[in-house]
Amino acid sequence: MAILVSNGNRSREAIARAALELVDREGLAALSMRRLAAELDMGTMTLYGYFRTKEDLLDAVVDAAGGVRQPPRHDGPWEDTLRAVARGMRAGLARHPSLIELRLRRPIGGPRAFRFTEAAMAALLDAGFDRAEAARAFRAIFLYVFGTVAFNEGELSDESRRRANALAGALPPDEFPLVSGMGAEVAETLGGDDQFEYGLDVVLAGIASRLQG
Amino acid sequence: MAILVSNGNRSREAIARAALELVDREGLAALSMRRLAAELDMGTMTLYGYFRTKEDLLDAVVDAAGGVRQPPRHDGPWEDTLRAVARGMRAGLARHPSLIELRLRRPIGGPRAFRFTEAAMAALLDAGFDRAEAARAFRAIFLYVFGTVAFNEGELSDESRRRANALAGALPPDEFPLVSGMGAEVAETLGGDDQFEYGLDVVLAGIASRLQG
DNA sequence: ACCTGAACACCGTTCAAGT
DNA sequence: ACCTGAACACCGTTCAAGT
Repeated sequence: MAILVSNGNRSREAIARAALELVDREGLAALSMRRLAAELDMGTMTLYGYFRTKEDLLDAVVDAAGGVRQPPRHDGPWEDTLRAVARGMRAGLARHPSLIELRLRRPIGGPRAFRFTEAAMAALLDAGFDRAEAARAFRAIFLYVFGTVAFNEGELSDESRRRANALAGALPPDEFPLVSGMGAEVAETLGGDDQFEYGLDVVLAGIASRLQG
Repeated sequence: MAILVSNGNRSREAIARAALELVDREGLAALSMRRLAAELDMGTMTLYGYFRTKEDLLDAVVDAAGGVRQPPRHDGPWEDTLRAVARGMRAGLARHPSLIELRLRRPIGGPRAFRFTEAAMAALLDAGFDRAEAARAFRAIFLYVFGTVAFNEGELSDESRRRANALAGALPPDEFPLVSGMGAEVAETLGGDDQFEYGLDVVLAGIASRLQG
């Protein structure tokens, strides 16, 4: 058991998993080479035998987080597939919220990310879009989902409702005649499943409208 | 002149402007309290007379970047106003690309940000949406724009086209029958005005579809 | 009132040395 | 082959002291 642990500790994958766990537990700021090494009971410099730089480690952490999720198979209406793809990407991203910051500077990601793209392409080509537009439509969905996870809260808290209300209420009504009275409505858009589903409906309806237009 | 400079140097606004300039010049990572103080010819600790913490300084930097841009007035078709709002927000964000990272953990921003919201609300209420849906519709646009700026490149480079092509081409065709042959189409979606305008059209068409549905 | 150096508890990484 | 401590050049911030 001691042997298993001390061996199982020492591979790129195992170290990346430990780093991911640390990030989930204490946030991205808590992940330092020194701290991670201490947590794994090794000298700091030992990490550099597995990862050339911290950036290299971060790549591996993002990869480790990509993990397990299966994208949907495409059968049935194309909108259903795209809806499932979008929800699946959101759920996958939401499992490790701190990592969204890391994904900012990693425009594409590993092969696993492409499985969602593949499922979406099957649906969109099936719906009758040409390849250029299928790619653009999927990217629009992708950007909406990533934007949601990056800038919205997963669940709305009473705290954030209160803050949004206070902020809107404090605006001068002559300059902001509409928003200053809409704190409650604005607050409801700052996170949660309902806002996500509303925006997803909008994007999918917009894509659908291009089939008849 | 020397007096003007040494006084003009020393206010929250002036310091925030200098910090913003440093960030634009060398990126967010270059902004440290010590470095900024050196650049302003003051002791590091002098900065703490103006900002309680670095986080406080960063808030002021985001604020300083909000700066000058005027949102559109609403007259004419509501879609035109929303299109102008979206383009205006994108242009404003694109002026200081490094700051998008900072905006992640600042869900709402100062009063200036609300001027875009106000213009959008005027258009959406005029179009016939109720207040709850007007707020949701604007948030969907907002998330699309922020997602675009955060995850897409402003302009597509040949370099990124090459990389996307290589990545897609390297996928096993049996597992990725569609995407592995779509490197060129995927590459075109990774940035640029055309992709932005495509997605914006989609979102606006989706919102419009809810008026008749 | 306004400014600041020294010190503390951290970073990532190079280099040379240990087994 | 694999591991690692010391050292270097950085951080943000507290504290006590300077004018």
